[in-house]
Amino acid sequence: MYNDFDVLEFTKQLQNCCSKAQTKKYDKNEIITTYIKNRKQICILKSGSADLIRYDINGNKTIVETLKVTDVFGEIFFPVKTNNELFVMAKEKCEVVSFMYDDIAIKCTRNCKFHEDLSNNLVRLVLNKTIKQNVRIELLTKRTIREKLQTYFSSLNTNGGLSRTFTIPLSYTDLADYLSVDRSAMMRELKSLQEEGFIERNGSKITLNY
Amino acid sequence: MYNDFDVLEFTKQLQNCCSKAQTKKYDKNEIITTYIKNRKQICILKSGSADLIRYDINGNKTIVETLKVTDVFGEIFFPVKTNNELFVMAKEKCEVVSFMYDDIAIKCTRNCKFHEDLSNNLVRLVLNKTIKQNVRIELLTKRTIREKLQTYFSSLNTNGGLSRTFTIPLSYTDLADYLSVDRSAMMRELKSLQEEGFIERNGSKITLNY
DNA sequence: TTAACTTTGTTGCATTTGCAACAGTTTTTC
DNA sequence: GAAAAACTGTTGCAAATGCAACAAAGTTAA
Repeated sequence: MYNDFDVLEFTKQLQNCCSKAQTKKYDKNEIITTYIKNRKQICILKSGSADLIRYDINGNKTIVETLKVTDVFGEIFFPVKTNNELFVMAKEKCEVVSFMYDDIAIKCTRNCKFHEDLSNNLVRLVLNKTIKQNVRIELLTKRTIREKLQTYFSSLNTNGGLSRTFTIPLSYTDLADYLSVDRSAMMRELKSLQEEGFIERNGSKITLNY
Repeated sequence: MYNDFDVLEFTKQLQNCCSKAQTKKYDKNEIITTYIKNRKQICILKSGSADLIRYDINGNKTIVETLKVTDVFGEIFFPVKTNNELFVMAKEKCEVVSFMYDDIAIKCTRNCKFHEDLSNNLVRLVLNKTIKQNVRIELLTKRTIREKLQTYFSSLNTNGGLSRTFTIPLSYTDLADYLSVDRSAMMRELKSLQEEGFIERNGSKITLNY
């Protein structure tokens, strides 16, 4: 990824610029945005955490994305026509910066000294998003619940590889909705992984033994 | 999507510009690129079609992306560290334009009259990519083979909704690898969908009855 | 601080899916 | 144009997954 790119710095640029970026605050469980209006909106999570959630016709819930600080979301990333109810819900108090794509893409009429860089930074922002989506796609193409869990755990265990212990940032109920599998089947699989010695588990704390 | 954005026009811009974009031709079954070198390469398919393929440790093949004319791919869209063998293979004769992200992102030292627009066009290119990825993610989060098939079929049936007949642009073997399910299980499900009258099937021609 | 709600952990059972295998058909290659 | 390779269609069986249900633990709100 582009670790040299500072998203929070970018949000400051946005606010100093002619882009009409707005900052709003949300409480826990508040709906930050629904994806129904075909607006070309781009949002950045400045603080807190949130989920992008979909309910299908059968009532199945899917956590499409888990969003944490510096993550990007918005209707612009989704096709116009969609059959599903998509919305972003705050998991705790959140601060969200939002702006319109067109305000950045279209050449600035004022003599805004930031505007020139914005476009480049926007590319980086969206590139980082595609990378995360590809990680998500890899997870979802795994054929078994076991493989999904292992892939998910590996992606959490990124702290240099020294400590193999980490905390799952989701409830197990939500994790099942994120992996797109049945919760009880997932719990069963967690149990097997424990019994076979692949992992140790203490609440939401996981230690990998491989 | 941004239908007002002409990708092929963009490839011409690239070639007229200082960006050092290259065009290469590939034959059927030739490997266009492997994702192992961490290059910041972006490729655009100018003609032909190709698949982005992954093999996991168990030898399972997954078609991560199906690529057709104007589609974009490249190592830049994937995380640096990856455990998987990822490569793009031509399904027929292909022409591919490729360039380096840095050559576009970094300000042009020559007085290149196209360079200014490139950055904006690059945003659109990558935005279109994220939209396609989200469609893919929606497909993969479907819980059953039946739902995956139905979602896939709907996405093919986009010609205004008048004719409900279309041709699957993949072999059934490849379709299973794209939906990330077992081929024989998928064939069984296709048979059920037929028997229950949801679809009609004639080779790779499908007609929806709903 | 009690009541309501949510999450975790578990199980039995039905259904779905994957695996292995093979025959028939189509496509590719030499 | 014959042989090899790939694809389609199918099946029996085993394994994985989903569903429904419930008790216990934990959390939230009045």
